Amino acid sequence: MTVWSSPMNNRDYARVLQEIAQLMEISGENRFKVRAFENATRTVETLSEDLDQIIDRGDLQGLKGIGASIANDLRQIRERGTCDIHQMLLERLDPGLLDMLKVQGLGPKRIKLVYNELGVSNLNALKEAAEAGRLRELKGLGAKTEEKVLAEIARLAQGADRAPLPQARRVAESLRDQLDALPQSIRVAIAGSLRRGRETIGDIDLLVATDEPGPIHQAFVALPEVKETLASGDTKTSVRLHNGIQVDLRTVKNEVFGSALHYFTGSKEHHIELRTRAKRQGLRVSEYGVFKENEDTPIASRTEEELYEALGLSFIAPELREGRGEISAAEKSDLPTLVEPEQIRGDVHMHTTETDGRHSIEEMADAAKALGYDYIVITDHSQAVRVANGMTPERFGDHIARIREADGRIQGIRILAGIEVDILKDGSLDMDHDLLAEADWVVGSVHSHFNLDPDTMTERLLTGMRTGLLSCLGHPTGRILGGRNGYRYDFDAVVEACVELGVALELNGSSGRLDLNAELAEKAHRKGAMLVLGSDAHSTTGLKDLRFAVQQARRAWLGPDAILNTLTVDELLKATRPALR
DNA sequence: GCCGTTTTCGGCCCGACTGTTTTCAGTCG
Repeated sequence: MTVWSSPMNNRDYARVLQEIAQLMEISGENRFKVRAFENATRTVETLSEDLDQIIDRGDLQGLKGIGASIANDLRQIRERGTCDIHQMLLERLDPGLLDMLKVQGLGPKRIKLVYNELGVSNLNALKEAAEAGRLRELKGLGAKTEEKVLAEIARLAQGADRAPLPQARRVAESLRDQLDALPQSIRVAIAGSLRRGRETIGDIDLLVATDEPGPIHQAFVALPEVKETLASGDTKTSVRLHNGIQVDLRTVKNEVFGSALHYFTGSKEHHIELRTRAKRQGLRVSEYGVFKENEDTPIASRTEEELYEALGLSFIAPELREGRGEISAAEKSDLPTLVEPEQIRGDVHMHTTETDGRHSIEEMADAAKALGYDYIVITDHSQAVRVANGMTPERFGDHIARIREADGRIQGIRILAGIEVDILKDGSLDMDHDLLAEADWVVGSVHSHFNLDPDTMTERLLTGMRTGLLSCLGHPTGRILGGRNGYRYDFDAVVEACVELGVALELNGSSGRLDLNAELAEKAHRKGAMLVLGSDAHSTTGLKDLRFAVQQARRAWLGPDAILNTLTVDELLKATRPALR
């Protein structure tokens, strides 16, 4: 079974379930029933295994939030791409209503109202109704709502959606530092999905501990990045930046910083599960702490560690807080020990001025030393990548010599000679095999002919790997965050070949990629494959992108043993390419 | 619709902010 070429992939199943939840909500269905479909959506979305395989095994009802009824729906969806309840809702309601849910400030109740009263069933009709001043005729809506709705529709038309994690991270760090510099702020933290390391970010969440919230909120809305204020109260302010990203600021007393950070980090699913569990134990959890029933003084609030302890749980890292079984694992002290940034000894993927990088071997080595690494691998492009000034065999031979020379000259870090070699359309490698054998580390990547049919693409990758010369597959799916989808091939077959041939899979941390993503990394690990982190840096600052790869590895529940970069240089060189040893 | 170390029935997280209201519903995270 394949990931990319399956007629129904997990995302398709999740989309149908989500549409059911949304249409049910608009139709005024029982909210807990709606939540059941939302829960099932999340479960399917974050599976690291193909749902098709689970259906084949008859294990559907073993999944969290999926009972007999939704299991039946899923089997129908597999057969027909839809199911009875989905069909029925679509017949009764207009699918254009789903777009209207994207308008902030407009929820299911108001959508139902404008649908029933004005016959408005899509964004265009909504816009016309707002412009004509007809929304204010409805109970509970007024002129201000009309104004907001129109502004939201205009924003949606610009296509502003979720931002890639690395981009949002940089924006958030700048805002954090500015808030941190205010005299009234005691400490500042980035929370939300950024802290959990989700690969794309809907908005930025910032938390400030302070005894004087007023000046903090005033200074926040006056920051140069801020375009408009969406809402502002005593403890919470929301703004939109000029770049379109929404930022929520919450201020709290320092005494409750831990519980507030926990609350503001999410996810929603983690909170619901945690709070439901607490309630059964006679406890209440909010952003102000853990409370015993009917008491106002928290038994834990200062730190997240205290909060989990008070609930009888071992500490759960932010990257795991997705409601994917982390709470029951924490109950049994059964959580994995996750890989830590400090355990990373080296970086195996970077470019220099020899091809399309901005800095020299020496400059990259110095920057890597400053990051505390023991080793780096220089991996410039092969000639097929013309736009990147890829190397001919002659140039690569010279480059190896220069890298060896630099390695001998520069103290305090090992510099290994490598290459990012193209896996060409027919699966052959874009470099002399003798030179590839001479290199210490070879990243094999696809940079052309992305649209081959899945079988051909699979065979292409397998052919490249069977040379025995590849250390790892670089950015294995080729997806660009918010851009193109990955190329389509039989992921399972390739992972199995990786295990058999001793080829690692890269977790590429560069800004636009995060490839493999957490789900596929987890899947590859479960199938026994080795994983290796690469920054794919094209400059000294790009080296820092490796942290994003670490974070995705943590989201995949991976420990140091699963990651080759935690090995010493000698161990690393023995880990792959068994045929050459 | 799902679920169970009190339950196979009766529950299902918790609080802040807005707009349109005279005490609160709707939305959001």
